[in-house]
Amino acid sequence: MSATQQVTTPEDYEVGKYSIGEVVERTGLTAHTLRWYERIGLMRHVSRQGPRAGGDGNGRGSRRRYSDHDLDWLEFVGKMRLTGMPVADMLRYAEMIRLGDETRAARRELLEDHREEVRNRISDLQSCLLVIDYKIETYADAERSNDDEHSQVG
Amino acid sequence: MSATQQVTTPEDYEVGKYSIGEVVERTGLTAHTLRWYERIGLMRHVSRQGPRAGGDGNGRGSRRRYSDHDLDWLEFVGKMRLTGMPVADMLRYAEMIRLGDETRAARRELLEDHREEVRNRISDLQSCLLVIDYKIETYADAERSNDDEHSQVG
DNA sequence: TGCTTGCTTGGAGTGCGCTCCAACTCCGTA
DNA sequence: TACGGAGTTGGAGCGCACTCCAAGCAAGCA
Repeated sequence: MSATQQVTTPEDYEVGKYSIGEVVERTGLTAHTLRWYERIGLMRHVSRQGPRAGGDGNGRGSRRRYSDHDLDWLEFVGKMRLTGMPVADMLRYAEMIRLGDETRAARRELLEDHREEVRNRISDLQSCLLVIDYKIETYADAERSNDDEHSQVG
Repeated sequence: MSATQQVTTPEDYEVGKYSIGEVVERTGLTAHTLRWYERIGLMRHVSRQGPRAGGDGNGRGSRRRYSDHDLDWLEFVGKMRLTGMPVADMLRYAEMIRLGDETRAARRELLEDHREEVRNRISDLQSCLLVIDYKIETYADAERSNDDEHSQVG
């Protein structure tokens, strides 16, 4: 994919600045998780630098170097995961990006579907919040008037 | 909340009206899940009715009869689970109810803590929503001007 | 030279919340 | 009396998203 480079390259290839440990610090993910993301294909072509770096620097056992680009992607992945997007869907999304422009519409659709889910989730949470509020109010009332509340288990 | 009893008993014991199948229909839970909830202690003393119903109707192999009270509890559990309260916490809560009035304050605290988490969750989701919106907008822009977007995987 | 630290790998293990299985028992209808 | 359907049990299995393990390597330092 590219020749032995220490520094810069054709723009779509960038030897990263960050070791896995630094990425752990910046993202809050564990090194395990970072490697796992790579294994499953959620994050490909993390550049390498190290002892077996013959040819393209991607030999077995060589060390990962994450680029700013990689960090951006991880941040995006993090947001999506935080909103409950399944890893499988992220994978589909990542795959589509790799396939290029033809998948644009599908990617957008995936995001729009997900947005809808997030919106629904928010409104679910808000309605549950009302129930919790009510319940807490019940406890507060009972504390004021040493009375009994309705709930019980059995 | 519910006092609609067909067959009445000493007040804290009520033979339910609903078979497990009916509860499945009403709650959307599976029979597996209902039995599992009972096994783990999230729901105790579901009354029984059946062949081996000697004495208290709770012999092995006899059939469950859920009361309106049980349905109320399941509904509450459902709300809490929907907001992401771990089953373990629900279990603690259920256990505290069993222990009676002395646990009131602790129960209230548990709910208040959970409320806080739900609120945080909602605001997380809302901020992620902005990111998703932005991303979708990027796709929409690109569609308009056939340009390239910043994101890629590797 | 030995020791520590940080990293590498493939594969196995974990925790959660169910979900299913095998083998059985009743009940109602024909 | 036979049969289908709904229910019972303890325990095993599953899918997800990690999380950890064992064994090894390379660099830096005393």
